[in-house]
Amino acid sequence: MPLGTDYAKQDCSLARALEIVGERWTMLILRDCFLGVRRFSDFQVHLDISRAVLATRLDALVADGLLRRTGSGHPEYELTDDGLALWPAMFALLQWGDQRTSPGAPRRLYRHVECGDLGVDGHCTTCGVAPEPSDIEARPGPGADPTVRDDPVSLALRRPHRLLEPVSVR
Amino acid sequence: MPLGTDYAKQDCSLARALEIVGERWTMLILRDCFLGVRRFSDFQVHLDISRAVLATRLDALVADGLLRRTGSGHPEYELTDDGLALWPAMFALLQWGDQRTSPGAPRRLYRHVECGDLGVDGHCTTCGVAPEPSDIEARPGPGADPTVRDDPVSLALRRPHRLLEPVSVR
DNA sequence: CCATTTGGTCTGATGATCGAACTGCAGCAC
DNA sequence: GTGCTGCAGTTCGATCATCAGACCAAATGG
Repeated sequence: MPLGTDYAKQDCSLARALEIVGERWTMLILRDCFLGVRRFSDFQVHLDISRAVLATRLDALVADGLLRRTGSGHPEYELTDDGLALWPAMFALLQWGDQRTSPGAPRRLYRHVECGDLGVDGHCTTCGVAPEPSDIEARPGPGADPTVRDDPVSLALRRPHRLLEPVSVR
Repeated sequence: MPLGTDYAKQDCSLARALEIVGERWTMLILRDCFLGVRRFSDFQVHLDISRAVLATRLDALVADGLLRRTGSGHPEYELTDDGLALWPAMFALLQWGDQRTSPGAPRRLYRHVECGDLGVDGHCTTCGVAPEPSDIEARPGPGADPTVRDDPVSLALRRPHRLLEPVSVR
């Protein structure tokens, strides 16, 4: 295992988790997957990441079973069940970042479809359940800054849409 | 900002969060803080981390307000409120790692003191609340492997104890 | 079939991490 | 106080990861 991913001598589940999702860019790639990004060039444009690193990370995520490569021609990358299971952790981190850097004005809002908004703990404030990603709609919040990015993927992601639903750029 | 921490052109709370806790070792240092580790050499022995990186990380965590340096002589590092607020995200990641790499046999068990065990969502399975770290007791679980580490900090941490309570090695 | 886009790989430069050696305090025994 | 034993870092050269940009082959569009 290369330098960025090896916590071999730790008997800890957090270390095991970080060996996969603890590398630079990996969490942001997975966030994009939840938001509906699926193709190599869309990740690349949206993340401003070097192609070499993106290719390495996607391969690693497929090898570790978090992503699945689909499509007959140009590949698409799609979350597996193991990848989807990361949602609670990702949402918790996201909320923490929001509260620290943009208190009171979240950059993105998450809503239990046909029901109510999600609270900081990922549960619906109306019905109380913690919805699956596929039952969550994302839309820009009051803290969003539309001037930061203007690539086509960012523009497409600013329209309210369900998580996991492929975003159409072309 | 150095290489490992710069996601400047992302208007996303996850990116903001990862600029702080997304660097190699940082999450493991914070995990140790929750478990009660407080001193430089204890982190170093427990994590097998280079002193240079440990010093850099601790400084960054203090500068970002997640840790506080206390003590008149040899410094101790202690979580601030901002650092404590990371607990739900850390617990969620930990659970994900446990389920993937050690299903059915968690490496560590967490218990709402005087009440019941914590479920995967961090809520007490008996009373239903999501306890503060200071009301949680950690102890080794069936998936723990005591042969992996035998440094004094690991030994001390194998005794059941409350989170945040300073672990006594000396 | 040809042109363009897509999905990569390769390369040299730069930055981060490593282990080991070194320094300068803190706390203790005397 | 003086000396001693750790503790908390800093410094160093070597190694490894990441970067931007050039290159290339396969897939798609016309």
